[in-house]
Amino acid sequence: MVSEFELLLKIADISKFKRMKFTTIQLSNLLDVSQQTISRKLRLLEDKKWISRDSKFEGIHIQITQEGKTILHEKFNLLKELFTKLRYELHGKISSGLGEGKYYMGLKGYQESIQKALGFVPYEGTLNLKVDESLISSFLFHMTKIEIPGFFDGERTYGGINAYKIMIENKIFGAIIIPERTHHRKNIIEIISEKNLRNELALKDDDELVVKPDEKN
Amino acid sequence: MVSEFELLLKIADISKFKRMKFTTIQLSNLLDVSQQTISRKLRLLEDKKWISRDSKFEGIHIQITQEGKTILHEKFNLLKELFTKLRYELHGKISSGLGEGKYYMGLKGYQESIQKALGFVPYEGTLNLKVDESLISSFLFHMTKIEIPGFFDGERTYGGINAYKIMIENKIFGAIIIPERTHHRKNIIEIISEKNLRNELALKDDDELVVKPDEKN
DNA sequence: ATTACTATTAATCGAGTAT
DNA sequence: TATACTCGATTAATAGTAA
Repeated sequence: MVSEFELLLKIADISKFKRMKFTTIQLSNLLDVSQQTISRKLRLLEDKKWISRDSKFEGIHIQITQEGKTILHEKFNLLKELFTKLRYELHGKISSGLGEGKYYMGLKGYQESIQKALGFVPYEGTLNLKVDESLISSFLFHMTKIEIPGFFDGERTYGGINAYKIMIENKIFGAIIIPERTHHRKNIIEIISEKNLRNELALKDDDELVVKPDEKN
Repeated sequence: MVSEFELLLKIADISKFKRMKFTTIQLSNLLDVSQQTISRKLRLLEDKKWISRDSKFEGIHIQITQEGKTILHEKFNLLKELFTKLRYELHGKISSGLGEGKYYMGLKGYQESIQKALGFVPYEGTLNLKVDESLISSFLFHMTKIEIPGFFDGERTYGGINAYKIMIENKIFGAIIIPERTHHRKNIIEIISEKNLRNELALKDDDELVVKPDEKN
């Protein structure tokens, strides 16, 4: 069985949308169906106006119409969306931080507001993940941003943080945190969790890590 | 009739490759076939190992397998190849200009700087090509911009021109020229060549024309 | 060589319905 | 409610050929 879409795609692949001579036998071999089926299906594609067809004794001159091209382009857009736009996983490599995460997560002010917003008291430290910069925005785009307010401790003010709930390695719940006014390199994200992720997952620098959105928790 | 590929694509589109609950009726409405057909096709997809399927009383939990994802990705690669390679050709229709090209290409100043930059003295006239506006930028993006300086003829200044080397109809070398400060409609590009293209290629208005980048010349 | 018609076989669909 | 089985009707595939 060969669907009309697959036949159209095969023709497009070979002809690159240019007018081109085919034989029904040639296409039947490529798609593993009978010559008769190709003959019939080509007439169906013509009926649908996906191709223009000029049947000769020596073969059939075929050109994909604008309409046929649109059909293919629609599927392309769908697949493009699936495979490039919507990144429901973020892959990265463990990287060493400068100890800043440890300092900030140790502050009562952040601990309390994270507990309130995310439901856990963060381990005093962050896991730094080096990722492809271009992937971060599309990954975060589809997620719910949780705003963790800043605070004043009597001496200085600490800025707000945006958090995104994630599941780390399909095991441990946590969050990506992005300070509102970040001074970080953009290809590094910081991850927090209730637990010490380096220990729990036995991670060392340059290890691969996968995180996924987790809106349930 | 709904092909297995289309069903898989629909599931991917909705679930984004996550495990998700579907009902056969829901999918039958979306794809305009019977509930029974969806039920059967889902079992076929499972047989092919494109999905994993957990049939319950309240619905079917479906997840696309790695194999299913690969099937979709193969089609995606094919389509990507088709629709991105196309950028390396620009199709358009011959259109009548206002004679401005003829005037400018007749000027010694431009003739000399074009000779220097592109290696030929342009025929006194331009060929106007009407193209899909959205295609121009991606076509030009991959090409080398050649800057043709403006000049002062003692009376007025003539602005600079950006040029892109092309091969016209696989036969004649030429260039797309875009004035730095253009007043042209954006869906029309101007083409120059050493020869009179209308005569050489026996062109009349609304004839189709194909140009390709030509960085060699 | 082709394409494509005809007749036959095979696959698919979906209404009814059991679970 | 669901899913999915049975089975008659419909549709698609192909072997054999005509053109």
